Amino acid sequence: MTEDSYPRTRRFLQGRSRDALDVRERSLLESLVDEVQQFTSPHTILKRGDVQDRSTILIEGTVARVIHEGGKRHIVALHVPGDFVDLHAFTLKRLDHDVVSMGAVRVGYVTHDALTRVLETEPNLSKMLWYSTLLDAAMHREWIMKMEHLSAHGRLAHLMAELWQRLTFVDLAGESGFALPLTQQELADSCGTTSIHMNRVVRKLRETGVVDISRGQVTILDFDELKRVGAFDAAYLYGEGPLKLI
Amino acid sequence: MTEDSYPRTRRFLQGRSRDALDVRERSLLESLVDEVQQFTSPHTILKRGDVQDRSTILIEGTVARVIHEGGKRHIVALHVPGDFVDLHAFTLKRLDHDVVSMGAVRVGYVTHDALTRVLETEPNLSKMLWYSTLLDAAMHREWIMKMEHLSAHGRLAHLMAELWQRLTFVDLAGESGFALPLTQQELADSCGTTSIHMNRVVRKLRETGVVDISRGQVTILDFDELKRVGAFDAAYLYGEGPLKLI
DNA sequence: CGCAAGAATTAACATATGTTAGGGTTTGTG
DNA sequence: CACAAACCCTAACATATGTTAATTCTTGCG
Repeated sequence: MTEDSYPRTRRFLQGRSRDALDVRERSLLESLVDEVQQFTSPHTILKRGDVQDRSTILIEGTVARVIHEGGKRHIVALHVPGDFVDLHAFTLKRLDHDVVSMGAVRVGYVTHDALTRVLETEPNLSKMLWYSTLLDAAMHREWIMKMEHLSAHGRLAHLMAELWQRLTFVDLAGESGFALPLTQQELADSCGTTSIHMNRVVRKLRETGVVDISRGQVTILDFDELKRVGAFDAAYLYGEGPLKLI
Repeated sequence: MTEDSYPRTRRFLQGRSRDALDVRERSLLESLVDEVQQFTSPHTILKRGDVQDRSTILIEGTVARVIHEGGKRHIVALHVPGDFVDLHAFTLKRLDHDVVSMGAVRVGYVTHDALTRVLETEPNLSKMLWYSTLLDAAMHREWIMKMEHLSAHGRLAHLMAELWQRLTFVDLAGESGFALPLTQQELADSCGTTSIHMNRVVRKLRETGVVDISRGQVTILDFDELKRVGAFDAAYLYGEGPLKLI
């Protein structure tokens, strides 16, 4: 597959299941994207309660799924390119959370009518769409585990390890790190803590030579230690073959 | 629908989508259950890493999805009758967590071959199976939010409110409470805290007249207060029509 | 270049929760 | 009924994290 093949959907399930889709299905999926949109400033792409007639695939950038509660913002999932961010709304009808861009993003849209036709005529592609929502659920479970089990220190380490692995799947991780347009406040919202405490944690992980997070750039300093502190085991990400990072 | 109709699967999606399945589809689903099994003592029904050729629907009792990490047991989901507990394994192939019975349970099995045939010939039933896994994911997200946002006090209140609502969906809640075969240790494992602290929290919720949890029986004393303490809003459960408990 | 807004950082103090230790109570079973 | 094994409960102390309040550092923009 060249860099130009399937420019909007080629990262869908990339790194997860090499043979999930054949050429015809890949090409069909690509053709389903009937509009592409760009957002630069932080933007709420979808709002809780919205009833959509199309779903959104992330092409470029980072988006968060956000639940507002008690005047606070809680990030319950982060997405990387290739992820459908609201495929579940196809079946659930309305969203139970907001979808917010973190920095500049580019997204594509697939109508629910098109998805209905897929469900009626493309059992394998249907199964792979289902599969992608189950990967989200597996990540959700891991996040529950980490919230139950880990201190803020471990939660941040786990998050960095997960993002590095997921960006590696889709060929967007660098040699020793990756770009991440999240402020310390947003990292705090992703780890269920405050920005003040997140600042302590970021500093400590930097000082102890585990990972450096600054100015939107994450540098992995000691991946073994990062995995240990974050109790990270990539099995729940269902990567194909032997995982690079294990 | 009489009490005897579809004895193994009639609680599937009950309370969620009244018209999700027509009579033919209901009957087809019922016929897919090719074996029923009972467990009395606490039992690990499915193990992490298992590759199954069938999925499991809970007919009676309570089961937990468990992730073991750092020598501790973390409950990341609880299931009530009508729930498929490992439908995701049909597509993900292997389980990322254990499935454990809490007290006595009865489960039914549906082979993956049968599910593949459903996917090929029954688009609506397929969509409803998908839907049920998306309900799980929505609950996962709510759990992440509650772990990020709430104290142990609020987490327990939220859990009790959620279970009461879900058992109400499937007609298994009593007038003012429900049976729950979980020890304080297991409640602690569901809330990400210790049994010592869970004991403090259980006592406080009892003393303040919110909810009484003792000897496997939960009695709701003040549901408005329970919802407030647990920041509970049932929207994420996608119940049909106006929810009884709201 | 200079300003304003947001972001990062630090300090001091309050509190929820974890840890360790132990005693009491219930429940199932021979 | 007696016993063991869970389970429930409590206390004392240590620590991670929240809260409030400032100060400095970046960054974007006129």
